[in-house]
Amino acid sequence: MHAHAHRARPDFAEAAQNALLDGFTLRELAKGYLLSTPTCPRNQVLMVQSGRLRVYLAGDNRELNLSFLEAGDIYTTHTPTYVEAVVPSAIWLIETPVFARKLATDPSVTPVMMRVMGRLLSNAVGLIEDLAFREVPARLARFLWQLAERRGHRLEHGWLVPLDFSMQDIASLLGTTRQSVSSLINQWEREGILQRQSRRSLLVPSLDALKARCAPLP
Amino acid sequence: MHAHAHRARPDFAEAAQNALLDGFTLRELAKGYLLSTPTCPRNQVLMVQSGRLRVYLAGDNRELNLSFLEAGDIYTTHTPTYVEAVVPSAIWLIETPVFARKLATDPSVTPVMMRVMGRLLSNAVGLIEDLAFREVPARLARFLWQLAERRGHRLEHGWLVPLDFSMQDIASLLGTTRQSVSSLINQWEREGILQRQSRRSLLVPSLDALKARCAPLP
DNA sequence: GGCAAAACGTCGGCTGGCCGACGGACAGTC
DNA sequence: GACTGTCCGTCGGCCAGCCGACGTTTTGCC
Repeated sequence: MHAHAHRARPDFAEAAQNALLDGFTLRELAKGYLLSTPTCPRNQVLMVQSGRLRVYLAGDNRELNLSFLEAGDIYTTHTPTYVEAVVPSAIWLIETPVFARKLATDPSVTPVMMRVMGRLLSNAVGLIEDLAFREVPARLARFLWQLAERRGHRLEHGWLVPLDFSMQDIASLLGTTRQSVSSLINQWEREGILQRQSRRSLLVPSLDALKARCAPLP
Repeated sequence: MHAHAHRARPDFAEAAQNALLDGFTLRELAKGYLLSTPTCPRNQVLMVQSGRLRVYLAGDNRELNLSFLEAGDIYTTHTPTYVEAVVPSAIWLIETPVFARKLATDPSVTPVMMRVMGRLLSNAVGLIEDLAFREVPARLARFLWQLAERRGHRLEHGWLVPLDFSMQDIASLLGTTRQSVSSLINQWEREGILQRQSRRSLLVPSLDALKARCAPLP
């Protein structure tokens, strides 16, 4: 649910059709560049061209990742979050007031924007459900399961799931700690639910085993 | 931040101007009526005319209130939540597809809708921050403080804050339990931070005392 | 008024998971 | 190769706050 807020390529395609990007300017961001913070009031709408952005909240000595944006993803800083480039990235950018004029004159842009915001909302609600109702193991299981569904490749002995997040990344995405994630994954490996291939990929023999651990607290 | 997602009267006024409500139908809801659930896919947009609706998530034997909607508030069921009338209510209702046509033909509606969704998002993000970063006492202090700011009346000896929520309501709004809320409020009363007037209102001598307890963990 | 139902107050046990700490395993870099 | 920084695995102590339980107060309703 969180984790790259979902393949937005359909929007991308549609956007191109509608010449949505008229008025946007292309910007290159260096690794580590902080595009936006909760306090800076410059609202903007952006679409990722390449690279990877991290959207997160920061609290006292703790961070919570809301999502990672990748090529094709659209985001708006309407909401008080940090947005940071975790690798060198290129994005299309527009200031909200300008975009608002665009919306007013060209109604065809509206549905795209509504879908984007709707998705952000669903994401946020999903995260709230996780934090409020689910234990850490269930959150992790759900995360891995969704990752497998979305990015995994079918193999003879199970699903090969690319995992280009560090344990710390995952922990911040789930609102828990590096240690808890690490312990759980290793425990599950001992139980045969998953196997480590390299450090950057997993092999999951059966998705059902994961799915079974997504329940709130049966 | 949560708690009646804030006075939406400006929107209401503007809405009236734009004859926004064309196409909406008025509906009366009995107390306890469940208007929407996460599974039912009928998206709709609504504006509360009178009464009170509760927007909440439900997990295994536990509920989390996202907000209470009152007269003038606008909401959209784009997001997978339950919406229930807690008292007899009257609302203006429209199906999303119909509303979408409206948006397409009348661009002046767009900014209103964007503001509504933006507010929902801010709400959600605020709740996430609460759940992830703040202890229960800080959440409660923040809740009461905001309530006082918004609804309190200045008196000689402090602020009189109407409190038309049960402890259970508040607990669900903050993602904690009835017992924790009860204990905290009574403890604070002993410490002189607040006084019980009736069961339905508080007297807060100094808002600063509350504000001091909103910090994450200093 | 009287009764049932709902809401509130308080206590103690129990536990998920945070936190600090420390050592090992991988990269890059010179 | 040696050197350094980042990441990963694991352990134990500790505590916020959930949960069940039970008595008391308030409210609503006939």
